[in-house]
Amino acid sequence: MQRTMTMKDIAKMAGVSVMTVSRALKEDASVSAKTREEIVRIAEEFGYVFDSSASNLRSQRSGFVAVTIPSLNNANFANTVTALSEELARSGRQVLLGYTNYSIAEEEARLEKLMQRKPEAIVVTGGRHSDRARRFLKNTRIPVVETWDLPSDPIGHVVGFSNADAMELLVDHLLSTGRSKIAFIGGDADGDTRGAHRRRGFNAAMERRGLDPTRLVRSGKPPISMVEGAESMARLFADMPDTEAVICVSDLSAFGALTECQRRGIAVPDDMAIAGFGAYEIAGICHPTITTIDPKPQLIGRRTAELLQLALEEDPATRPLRIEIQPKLVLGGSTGRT
Amino acid sequence: MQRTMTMKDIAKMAGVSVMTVSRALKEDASVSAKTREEIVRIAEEFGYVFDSSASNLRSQRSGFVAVTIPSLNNANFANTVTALSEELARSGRQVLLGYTNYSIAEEEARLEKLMQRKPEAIVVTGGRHSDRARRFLKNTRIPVVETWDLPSDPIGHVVGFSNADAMELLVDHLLSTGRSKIAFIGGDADGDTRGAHRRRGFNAAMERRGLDPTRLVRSGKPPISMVEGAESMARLFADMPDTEAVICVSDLSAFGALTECQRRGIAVPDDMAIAGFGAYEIAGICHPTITTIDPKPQLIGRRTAELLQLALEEDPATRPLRIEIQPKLVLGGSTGRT
DNA sequence: AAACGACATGTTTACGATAACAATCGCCGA
DNA sequence: TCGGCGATTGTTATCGTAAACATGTCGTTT
Repeated sequence: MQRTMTMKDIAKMAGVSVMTVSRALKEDASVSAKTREEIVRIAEEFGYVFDSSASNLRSQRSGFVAVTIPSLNNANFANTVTALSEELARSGRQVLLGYTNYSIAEEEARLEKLMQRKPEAIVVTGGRHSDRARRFLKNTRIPVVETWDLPSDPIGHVVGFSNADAMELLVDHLLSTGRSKIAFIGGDADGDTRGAHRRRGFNAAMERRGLDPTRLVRSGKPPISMVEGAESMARLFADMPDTEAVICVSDLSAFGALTECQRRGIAVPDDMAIAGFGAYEIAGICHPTITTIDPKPQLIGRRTAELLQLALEEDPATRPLRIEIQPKLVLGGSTGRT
Repeated sequence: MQRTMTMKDIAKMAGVSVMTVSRALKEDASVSAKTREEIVRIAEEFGYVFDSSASNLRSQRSGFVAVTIPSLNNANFANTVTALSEELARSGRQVLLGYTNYSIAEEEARLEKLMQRKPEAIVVTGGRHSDRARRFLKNTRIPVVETWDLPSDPIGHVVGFSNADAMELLVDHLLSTGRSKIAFIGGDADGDTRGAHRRRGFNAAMERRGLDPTRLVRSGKPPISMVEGAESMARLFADMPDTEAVICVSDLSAFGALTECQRRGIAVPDDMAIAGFGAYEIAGICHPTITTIDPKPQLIGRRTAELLQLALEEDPATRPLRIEIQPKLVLGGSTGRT
């Protein structure tokens, strides 16, 4: 089989120069309708495939936006990426996705690989990075966006929310339903920085109200799973049986906790109130539904895309922006008033 | 600010030729330890970033494997991609991911974009494609793998399983528990080709046993959601109240159906048995657990990676392979014997 | 001591597209 | 009639790296 076809081959067949082919296929330059038609016809007939490496090299624009998320297997991050992709596609840009397994060391490795593809912007999840990763994110000339968090010392742009503050909403809500012996499950694990923020936020919120913030159940390594939620709930029953309510670091562990209650015949919300985080689909459909916080993942993706649109096209000199998303309390049956 | 640094700049600083820099950074060629050390030091100090576009163009190898999945927001596809990525990373290859929103038109558009990046192989989900997509998948010289299905007229390699056959396992299991009035929820929607295969498989399995295969509940557009499962279950109660068991096109709709039963006070499995598909985490944790089929998504990813390893490195002339995965019945409480 | 080969490095060219500039043609208004 | 302008097409140089081939410098072998 022969080598793959290039613009040169098309040019020869159409009896024009390579440049004319380039212009015709890009359909923005001035090429006569007849010439273009013929070129497009030949390209389609012979199955010509445009080569972006060459284009990227010459034009110094890759069309990529590099994105890292902790895990592919998480509906919320997936929603952020989906919304971001959709918006970026309008300007012909493509998301180049990498996942980090909740590890800043892996994040560093992914970022290094991604940056070699010369993306036009970089979007990372969270505000905690390895020193080396921070260094090359700082040094790069392209826009950097940290999402899903509000770092105190941001690298560039930020589109996120305060994981800690969101806990206030839940603590207040539980107090308003007359519960004060509140426990927290998860968020201590290495790598789950957003979970850790939530745990710290829980702590702070409890202390501020003069309540005991020490009802904490450790959990394993992220990703946070339903099974772990169930196990943590079991430990909670064993260690602190007088607990009235529990806040879980994620809806997934909250659901696990809920099922553990069901297995033990503990009534939710009457004997135990449960709250989660993330507004995953399951929180709204399980029985009872789970009170949770909606961090608006799609909105994060959309705002990030808007920010990039601004930084990449309209005003390249934009100074770092900080866009704060307001998470929303979503009431469910799992914390109903007793 | 100056333009970004290239190997040329490093070469000048180190007092060597560009080629030596190229070799040193690739750490496989013959470069003296001292020279390499110096080059690496300079590169690190000045924040040099390797440019893959240039490398790709010259070497005609992009290091990309293009992958399309119907949706990012699906744990099973995510697991396949994760396993695939992990394995491919060993040989320095990177997954370039696109999602199709369960639409073959969008698949065609994604594939066209992806192919412009000159991937070394293409992995698609499913065996149904637009005519044009089929054409350029056929014409390309790189390996093509169709996954998650067993197409009757494959384009190239196949790593999948029979969605239809998997239904036999469920129907047989339900019959063995003494239920014969079995309904099917979902799988008729446009775009959900795997779901459609399951529905057809259900039909065939029922007919083969002389049972009524017409207890079918339609569902909406994919992605299949929990909410739809609940709605479908409600319709089933309204239209065919004597149904004894229901097979859902996915665990997510099965769980939705389960919650609907719980809301109505219908006992599962005593008054209604429920089975799903996919072996999602929720099937194993909810109460009762849901009987399901495990299609082994990670295994699909791993086998695909192995196949590509073979086709890309060991034996480029491999003829099309067909690797069939055996899905496994996973018993749960939701179909317990009454 | 001549010949050889392994190792380290350099030179030249090519990858396939596009930016920048140049050229040609026809038509219009002064 | 002539200058000029817009529309269309062509020419040349270049993006940053790596393949292919060339060169030089040793130590070793016979």
